[in-house]
Amino acid sequence: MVQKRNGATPHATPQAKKAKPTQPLAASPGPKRRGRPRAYQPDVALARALDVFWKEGFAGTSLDDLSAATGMNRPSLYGAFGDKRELYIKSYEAYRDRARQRMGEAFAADLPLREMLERIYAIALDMYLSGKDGPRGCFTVMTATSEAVFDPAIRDLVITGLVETDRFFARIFRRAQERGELPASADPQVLSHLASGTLHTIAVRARAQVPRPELDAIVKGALDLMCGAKAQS
Amino acid sequence: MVQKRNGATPHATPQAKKAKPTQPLAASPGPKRRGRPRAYQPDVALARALDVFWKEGFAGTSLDDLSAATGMNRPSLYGAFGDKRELYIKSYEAYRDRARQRMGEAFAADLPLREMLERIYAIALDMYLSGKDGPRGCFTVMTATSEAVFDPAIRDLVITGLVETDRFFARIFRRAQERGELPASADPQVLSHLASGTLHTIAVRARAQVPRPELDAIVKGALDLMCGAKAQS
DNA sequence: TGATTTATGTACCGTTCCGCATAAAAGTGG
DNA sequence: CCACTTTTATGCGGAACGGTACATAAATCA
Repeated sequence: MVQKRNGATPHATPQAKKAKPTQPLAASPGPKRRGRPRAYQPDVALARALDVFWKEGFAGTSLDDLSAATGMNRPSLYGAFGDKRELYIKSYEAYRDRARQRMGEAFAADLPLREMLERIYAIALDMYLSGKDGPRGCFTVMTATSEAVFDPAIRDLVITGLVETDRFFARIFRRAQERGELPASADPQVLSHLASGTLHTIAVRARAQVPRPELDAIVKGALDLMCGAKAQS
Repeated sequence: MVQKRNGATPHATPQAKKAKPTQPLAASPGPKRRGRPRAYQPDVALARALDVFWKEGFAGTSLDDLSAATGMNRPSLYGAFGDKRELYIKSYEAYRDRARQRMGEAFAADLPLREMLERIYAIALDMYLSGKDGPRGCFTVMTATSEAVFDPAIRDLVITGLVETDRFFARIFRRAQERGELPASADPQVLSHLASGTLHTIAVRARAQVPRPELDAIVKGALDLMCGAKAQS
């Protein structure tokens, strides 16, 4: 019951054979690859795989599911991404990349604290509630509550994601504090944990299909606390 | 990939045949049941099953796992609790019962707000971090992030659990407010969501094996915010 | 004692699972 | 046109899965 998980995979990574013969960057269309061309685009296939994992979880997803979603058959999947676990890890990294990028854009917009946080939670809820068949929640939270217990590598990824989010919020609060938008007595770290916790609770509730207005209300209440409840009402 | 889940089970519940012939209450040793006596105690077997589900999740738990954990073989399991899904539901209810009881005891102690909350989070962390092989987090959060998406009945259970916790915290804050421990401007509902959110975030982090001191620090920061940061430092 | 009732233990069913072996296909390079 | 390389396609193999049939065991009732 425990040893069925492969914490450290004995899998001889299938891409390791070709050292670096072609394509140092992704999707360079020019230089004429040698053999039969791929029938898929690695990045879109990975996005499809992420969709399935995100919805069904690792244990709930079969290779046939992934095969159907990506349009690739199992050997191609294996050749492109390695085994199921490696594909899951790559999917998670793709998820984090996407989230990081969207949150980075919001941060760069450099708005006043309250608007900034409103935008961030709007983006988060947008991700959590998206998916053509029902809301999916937060992939980091899902991974934490499932595979993170057994697999040290995945656990490290999850922790990295969690602290990255904490630090992101802390930076926002620190910046706001420097601008005088927050009292000097406020603790950016405590506020960042509150902000992350709000993210987690709406992710969990979204997954249980709590309707969006309720989630918005939770966010609004948290924002009132974080921003000092002044103005806006 | 979707229809493999059984939202409404066509399972003809195996206990339905005996209307209510014996044992209206649990474990009444006296009244002489008819056939071969059970080799297990239903409540302890259920607790063992909960342990496995809690750690491994629904999809990650096999009937062999459950059989090994409970000491019952599959037919006995089936006869006692129904199929895997029904056993999961019964396990979840057992979990909620246990949590409700422990939290109820804390509530009855009727302490000042801060001590009350400290005790509640101590109980929660105690549950989240328990388990002989690693922390397990919150079973409600785990169920929300996995089975709640597919199975309406399980989803309803999860939502019931979530709002029950929200209301529990709201009652605590309302009581504190009536006693003057909180300013009249405080919103018990907003605070209750913050309290639940803190529960969720430490559950997620516990599952990722964040060490207890960090979790304690997060709780302390949240308590400072909830209780107005006065005193205690 | 023998019939009946209930639970257990074994072993199996059909399905699904993951991974891979092997052959066909589709390109490039000579 | 023929090697060579890389990907796709088919499908197999062994294991694990959830669930159940069937025979056995252990108790009560008559």
